[in-house]
Amino acid sequence: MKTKVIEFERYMEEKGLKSTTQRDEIVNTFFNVKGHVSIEELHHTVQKKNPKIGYTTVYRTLKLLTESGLAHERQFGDGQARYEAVTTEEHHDHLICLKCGTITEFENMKIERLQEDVAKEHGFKVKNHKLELYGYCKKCRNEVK
Amino acid sequence: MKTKVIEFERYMEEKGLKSTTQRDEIVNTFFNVKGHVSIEELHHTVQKKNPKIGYTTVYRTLKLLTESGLAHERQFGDGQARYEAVTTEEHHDHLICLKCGTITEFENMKIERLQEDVAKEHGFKVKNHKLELYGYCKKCRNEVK
DNA sequence: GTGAAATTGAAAATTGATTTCAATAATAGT
DNA sequence: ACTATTATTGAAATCAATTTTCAATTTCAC
Ligand SMILES: [Mn+2]
Ligand SMILES: [Mn+2]
Ligand SMILES: [Zn+2]
Ligand SMILES: [Zn+2]
Repeated sequence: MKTKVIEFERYMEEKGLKSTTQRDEIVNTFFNVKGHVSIEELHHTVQKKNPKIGYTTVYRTLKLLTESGLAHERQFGDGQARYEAVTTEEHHDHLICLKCGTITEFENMKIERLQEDVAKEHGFKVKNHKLELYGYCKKCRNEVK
Repeated sequence: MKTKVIEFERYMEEKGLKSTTQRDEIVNTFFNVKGHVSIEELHHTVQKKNPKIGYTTVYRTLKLLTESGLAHERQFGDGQARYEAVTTEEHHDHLICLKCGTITEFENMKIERLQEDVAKEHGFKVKNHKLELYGYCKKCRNEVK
């Protein structure tokens, strides 16, 4: 997405950071890849375009994207961080298929409201939350016991 | 809890595993410690009773407890696994304080039901889920901006 | 008691994340 | 354009948590 790339350039500018071929290629690739991508996966994809780009630079660029608010880092149960482009301001939660790994997004305002109620009951101030449903997607549910 | 220890012994028996002093001490300590404990914390506690017990054995025993369904492994954002005794069959979710680390438990049937609704809408079969609210507890919320 | 089989724990290996550092590249000022 | 300053790169090193290895020890069925 072009506007996202421009927002990233603005963030770099404002932080006094330099523009480089590597960053451009990584950021462009990131915004053109759908879904929830690991560092390794993105590195692999980026290398098809430019085999000289190192893992570390992908790691650092994803960190910048996260700091700038243009990406979210997610931890689903598989041990490695995954990143997704922040498209709208809308929060969403996830359904994760234990068989094929497909990640589906959803929003449910009723749940969000009830979470706030729960927090209030405990005098707790919510900063962020994580709601993940693990199980089997439409495709896989028939193939598994 | 004595009944839990007996359930563990039954599981060991049924798996053809042997009973050892180390396992007994680790399991006993685990069921007498409240809350959500890391391997390192449990190891430290166990060592007060018996300094010869190694980290690895605590690790392996917690794994057995998890396999047997008597403990749950949890991942809150701090990078290390935490374990809690499964006391009732009741599921619960967590409030995690970002300042003092306190973990509070809650149950909310309305949320659970809505989760099922969401899953159904997507043809998804939920196996388990994770709902974590991160923020500041009653004690800490005033000390943080 | 004896012996096969399991357990222990220190050390080594693994994994994903993060840092280091010398070489390279970007850019502001001339 | 040239140069000096400063940031960036990426391979390798480090880190922290977890997991495996393996030789010595312990358990328990017979
Ligand atoms: Mn998402
Ligand atoms: Mn709990
Ligand atoms: Zn699936
Ligand atoms: Zn607190």
